[in-house]
Amino acid sequence: MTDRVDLTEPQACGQLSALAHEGRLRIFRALVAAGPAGMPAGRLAEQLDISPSNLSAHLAVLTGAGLTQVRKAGRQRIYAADLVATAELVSFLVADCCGGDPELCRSVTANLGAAAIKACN
Amino acid sequence: MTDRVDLTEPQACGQLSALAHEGRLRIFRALVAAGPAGMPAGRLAEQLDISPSNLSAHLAVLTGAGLTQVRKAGRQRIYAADLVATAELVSFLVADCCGGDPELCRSVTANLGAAAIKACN
DNA sequence: ATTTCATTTCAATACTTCTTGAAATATTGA
DNA sequence: TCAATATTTCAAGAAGTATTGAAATGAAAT
Repeated sequence: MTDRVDLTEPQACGQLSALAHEGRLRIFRALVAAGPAGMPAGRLAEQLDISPSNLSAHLAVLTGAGLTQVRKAGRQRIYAADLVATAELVSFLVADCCGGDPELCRSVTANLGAAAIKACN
Repeated sequence: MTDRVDLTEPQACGQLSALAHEGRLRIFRALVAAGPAGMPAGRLAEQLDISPSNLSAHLAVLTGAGLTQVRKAGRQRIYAADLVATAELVSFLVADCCGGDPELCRSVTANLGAAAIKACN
């Protein structure tokens, strides 16, 4: 486990680009739903009706951006969403919000908190 | 104020595409930092060293995606980040995480909460 | 060893999106 | 009305990204 450091702008942009594609967005969300156990590439291809070669390219983009991780199990490769990286991306997006004014900023905290709660229902 | 509804996949994808560009990402974050008061286009162009026509195109993309809002003040147009929309996008990204298992899901909630706090320092 | 299975790699075409500068619009001030 | 300011619109070349199918890799089963 390598030490995590704040995202750079190009890194954050790469992650957003990776998600900015309907196919990859579906892939990522399917992996988020699958949780830490992840899913093998083949099952993703089947479930989302994406050709294996196309899926492979998309998974390479997501993984290269640091949003997903792979592990091998026999002849399959199991992909999982990196939720810590995801939270860091969110943090990057709203960094320094409201110029740091805690009063104005409160609503952002509240909204993000609500988003987190809502996500887990 | 129109009622908000959950994002559709193409809408979320449009918002991510809007952010998936270094120039627009800088613009968006500058607006997040500016808070609800927002900033006139001209000042953004100056501060970020982007040509007016290019900036205008980028702001149109962000606004079209629903991530920023405009209002007119004299001959300037003042843009502001839509932080509620931003929180909804985050919520969409991690929806149904861990298949809804509250135990696994706890870490996501914790990470997002931490991201929100960190953003406001 | 050979076959089968899961996945990736490659190369080419097709498709989108960026950027630029000039011209247009709209608002204010003289 | 005329000039100045703030911003947007437009068109076109330049650059980047997606998709496809065939071939290659690597691991397991026979």
